[in-house]
Amino acid sequence: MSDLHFPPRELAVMSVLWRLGSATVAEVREYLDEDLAYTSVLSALQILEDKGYVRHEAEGRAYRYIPTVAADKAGRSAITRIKDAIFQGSAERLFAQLVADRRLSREELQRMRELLAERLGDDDA
Amino acid sequence: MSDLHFPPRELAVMSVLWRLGSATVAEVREYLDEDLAYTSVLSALQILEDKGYVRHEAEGRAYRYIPTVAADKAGRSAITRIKDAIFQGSAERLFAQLVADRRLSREELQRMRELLAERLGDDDA
DNA sequence: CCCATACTACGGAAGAACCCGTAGCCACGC
DNA sequence: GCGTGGCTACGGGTTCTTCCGTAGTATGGG
Repeated sequence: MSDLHFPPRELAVMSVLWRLGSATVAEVREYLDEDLAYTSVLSALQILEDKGYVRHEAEGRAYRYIPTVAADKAGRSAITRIKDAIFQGSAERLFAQLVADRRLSREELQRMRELLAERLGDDDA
Repeated sequence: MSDLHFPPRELAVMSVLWRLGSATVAEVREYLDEDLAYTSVLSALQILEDKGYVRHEAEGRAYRYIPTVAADKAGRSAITRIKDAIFQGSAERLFAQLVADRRLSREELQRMRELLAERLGDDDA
């Protein structure tokens, strides 16, 4: 299906848009970790627009950029890619690495357990 | 820490190496989905070697390429990247997308549950 | 000894990604 | 009406990625 692969910088920009819902060039720039020239950020957005991943609307004198791809959809695509390429198709191995992170709180883990329980429950529909 | 980002083609090549443990140029070529010229695959491997992600040993007249980065380590890095950039740091949301895949077998889900149980159990060390 | 075959090294073309300077536009304040 | 500040468009340089042709090297068969 849809391939959705974002090179590093474009991913960083998309990340800001997903976080904020939408943003102007200045806002994206402000939220990026590295600080780039205004025009660098603009270029990235224009390229993303060209690829069809964002669109823009006029807002006063500036443009407001809006993602046209949902984060979840991009996420699904990314997960599939690393599951297949890195973990040889094993969701289980991917999951093992995910929960290996020591910084996960007990609460997060418990919510995952619940999600899993639901998923196991309504499976036989 | 270690950034580990592989562009599409290089990822595909690494994927083969991870799967086979090690491989010659011809073997990598054979296992790749798209069929590329021999020298294209060689280039990819040389670039990966240049970046330090693989090394090679002589094997008869050919070279055998060996990953110097473990799949799990690359996987961890990739997971962190998409968790942060796409799911805004939420392992939970990532997990939700992971298990949303309808093709997951009941067995896989159950093994995940076990993993999670262990992880919740030995947490209070 | 010589040739075919199976490799690697090298180089480079073409496109993508990244980065930014400069020019131009436009609205607002004075 | 004029300048200034904020914004976009445009263009170009550099590096990275992808792809492969050609040349060179070595090995084994005849």
